[in-house]
Amino acid sequence: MKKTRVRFAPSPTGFMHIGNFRTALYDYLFARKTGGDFVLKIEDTDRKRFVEGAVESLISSLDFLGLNWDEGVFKKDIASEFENGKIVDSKNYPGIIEAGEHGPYIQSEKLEVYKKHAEQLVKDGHAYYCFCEPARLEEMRKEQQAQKLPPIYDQYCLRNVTPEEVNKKLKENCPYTIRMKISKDETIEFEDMVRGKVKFNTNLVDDQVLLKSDGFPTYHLANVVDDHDMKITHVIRGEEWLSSVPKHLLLYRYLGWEPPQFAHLPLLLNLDRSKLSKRQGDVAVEDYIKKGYLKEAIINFVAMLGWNPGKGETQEIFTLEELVEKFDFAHVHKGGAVFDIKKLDWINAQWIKKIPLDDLYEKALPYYEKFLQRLPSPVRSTGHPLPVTGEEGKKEYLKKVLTVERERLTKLSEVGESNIFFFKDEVSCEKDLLRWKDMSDEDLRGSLANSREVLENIPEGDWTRENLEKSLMEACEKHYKNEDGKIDRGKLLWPLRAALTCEQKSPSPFEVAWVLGKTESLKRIAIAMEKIK
RNA sequence: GCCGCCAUCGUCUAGUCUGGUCUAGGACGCCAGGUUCUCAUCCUGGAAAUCAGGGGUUCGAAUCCCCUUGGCGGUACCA
Repeated sequence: MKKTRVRFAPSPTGFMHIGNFRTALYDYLFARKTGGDFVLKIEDTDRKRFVEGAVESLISSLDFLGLNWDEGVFKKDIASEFENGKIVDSKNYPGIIEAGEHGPYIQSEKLEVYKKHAEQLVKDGHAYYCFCEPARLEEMRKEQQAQKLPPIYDQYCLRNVTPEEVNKKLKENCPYTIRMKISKDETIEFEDMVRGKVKFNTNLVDDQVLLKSDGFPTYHLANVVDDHDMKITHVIRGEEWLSSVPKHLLLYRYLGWEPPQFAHLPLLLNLDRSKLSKRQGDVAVEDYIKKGYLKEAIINFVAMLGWNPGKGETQEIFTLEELVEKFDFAHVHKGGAVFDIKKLDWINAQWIKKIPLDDLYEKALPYYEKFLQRLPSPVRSTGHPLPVTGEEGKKEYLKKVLTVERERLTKLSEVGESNIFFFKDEVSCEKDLLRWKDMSDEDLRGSLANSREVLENIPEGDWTRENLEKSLMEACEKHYKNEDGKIDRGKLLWPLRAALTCEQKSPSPFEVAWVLGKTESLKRIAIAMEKIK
């Protein structure tokens, strides 16, 4: 059996769209699943929509998300990984290289190839020169629409321009396009990997322009030529291409090539079921990364939009490796899928709890830095808003904060949102916040004194969450056991927690005290006790 | 308009090919309860789909066939 080869072929018109990314993901999953090759090529035949820097940005996004490709377009800095393959510098994009035996992998760098094939098609009678001007075409279409006919090129140049005239116009450098001559009265039928049998009648297929007057090919020509040149076996793309398949199939036939298999993926939709668009939220993968969604979560979520492992599988959280193992086209859905950010949030929260602390710390650090920069400075005697000194101390401290915060994070951008761990030389909060139910001031002071005593008796070296919880719980039992044997823990824990955080809601006093450390914790208790004099 | 694709809880979906075990299962979200010093986590439970509608076929249809409706895509010298 032939080795499978798939390709991801974005256009450099901006950032990576989430829908595009899903296509890339399925490409990757299918390639890895079948032990095939994954190729990245660039479709830059539309100079009007070209965006400077988009090629680099597309590559960075794919890279960041960890979908490794085997061949095609790369950033220069990884050239060394391809010692055994053919590598060339991109002609049109500095800093970009092309690695592999089937290049160029950038369409603007193989214009002559497309032109050659287009001219061959003309010679073989499958295409013809067209000198019609845009204005005439537009008028023609308007008229057809008025008569409720399908808007299709009327073959004016095929019927009315003689070969002699063609040659003459060509010599005079008249602008021209090359159009495909669609054979009529035919039913084109093919088997789509997700949709099954699909049929089209060629009478409704337009004589598509293959070569534009600026010398660039259209998508249809370039795509077919590339996929053949690059020996692509499976074309995986969005549903918007489904109705172009007959054109492509006919091209393969006219060129004498074997067509690949097709898989047309369902569209991603907005909440109102229209095609996913910018107006209703972010559509660039970058936006989600910036907001603090983990790549693991983005991959996990996007994979499940339009695909599922089937067979009553109830697992929801999958690693990339697991997805590779389970992926198949039989379970790709046919209907469009709404991009529901609530579910992404949940999946992200799951991943934040799941990945190793050190990994999470690396990813969260930029968000902490940003947060710390926003705090007023100098904040305290240590010179920064943490009750520790030095870079190591800071790292250790932030990791503790993260340990506590990760349980309640949806996105990394929320890190530090409650600033109880960072501030401020003086903790100042209302007396009433310290009060548990209807405790008297005296009891309140007693409670904090009890806590203080417990904390004072824990040596620095034993300052762990476990010890704190154990000692504090013992104190609860000792001081606040009612006649009926029930322990009113709130009497000890609430004032303590309030004293440490000055917040209505926060993590437990054990966790907070553990992060803050002995000195800072005792300091905050002392400040609170001042309040209830 | 024309061509094509699609259609199960609000959302993602299982089940459809190989009709019965589906008075339709899971997850998110929502609601209630539990754990609990607060919040979050976590656990338990609940509401939520006459399987778009109608007609067949069949002893039996979410599953097969036809029609209707709705949604979406395409209809460019854009991809």
